[in-house]
Amino acid sequence: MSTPPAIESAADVAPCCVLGETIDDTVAQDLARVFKALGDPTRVKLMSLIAGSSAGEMCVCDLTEPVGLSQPTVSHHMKLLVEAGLVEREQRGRWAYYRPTIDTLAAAAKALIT
Amino acid sequence: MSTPPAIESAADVAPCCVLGETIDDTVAQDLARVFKALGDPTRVKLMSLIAGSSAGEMCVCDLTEPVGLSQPTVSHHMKLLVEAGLVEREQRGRWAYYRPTIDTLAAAAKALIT
DNA sequence: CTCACGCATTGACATCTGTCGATACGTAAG
DNA sequence: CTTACGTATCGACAGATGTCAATGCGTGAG
Repeated sequence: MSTPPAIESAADVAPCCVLGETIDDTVAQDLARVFKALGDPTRVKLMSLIAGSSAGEMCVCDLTEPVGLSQPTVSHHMKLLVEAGLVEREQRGRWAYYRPTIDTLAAAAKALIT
Repeated sequence: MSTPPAIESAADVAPCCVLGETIDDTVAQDLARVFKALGDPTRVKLMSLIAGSSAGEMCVCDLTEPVGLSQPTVSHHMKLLVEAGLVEREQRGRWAYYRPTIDTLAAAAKALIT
């Protein structure tokens, strides 16, 4: 490694705050799951469609046509968004409605930029 | 499709706003690139390390040990973060310093939750 | 100039991911 | 009960991704 010039030395002393300390593995994985869920153009479109819908929620049947993909594929993407905590699923009759979980993305972003 | 009961009809009339309209493919790809760059636990750790460093910037030599990966791998991850616009690279002497681009993540998040 | 050092690129490999068709499941309608 | 419909799951497959060892490229030190 051979540390570059200037500032260093703040590694061994362990000061009051945790500056420079590695983030916890579990936390990193959780954050990565949220961002990874939005790391695909299709899922970005799906989130945008749901969040921008007048009713604030949409069913799969209305999502397949805008993204131009098959129903199983859309269902798969929605499952990932649910698992990431970015949307909530509610079964109403024969239809499954998806509604965005507002705070998840903002919280994840804040966790990084502090 | 066979639209579920209740609300619909807002599709053909094309009202004043673009509610329910599909996001542009290029925009979706750009947003996905930013989120995808943070869709890996290692890159989340790297961002956290850099953003949380006391100097506000770090070189590769100080990043390999905290994440426990080889130098080429870390270099590869940093390249992805740069391409996503999440960090900026500056070569100073023999060292390459990386500094977070503050607004990128916040802007991407805002583009979705509106 | 020559050497040592920090970093990036390349090639290779195992794994993960996005997509589809086929099929199974649950619910409302008849 | 039987049928039709919306959705989820399964199996398969091409392509993308994370990782490393080996190597190449600049830059500062001698």
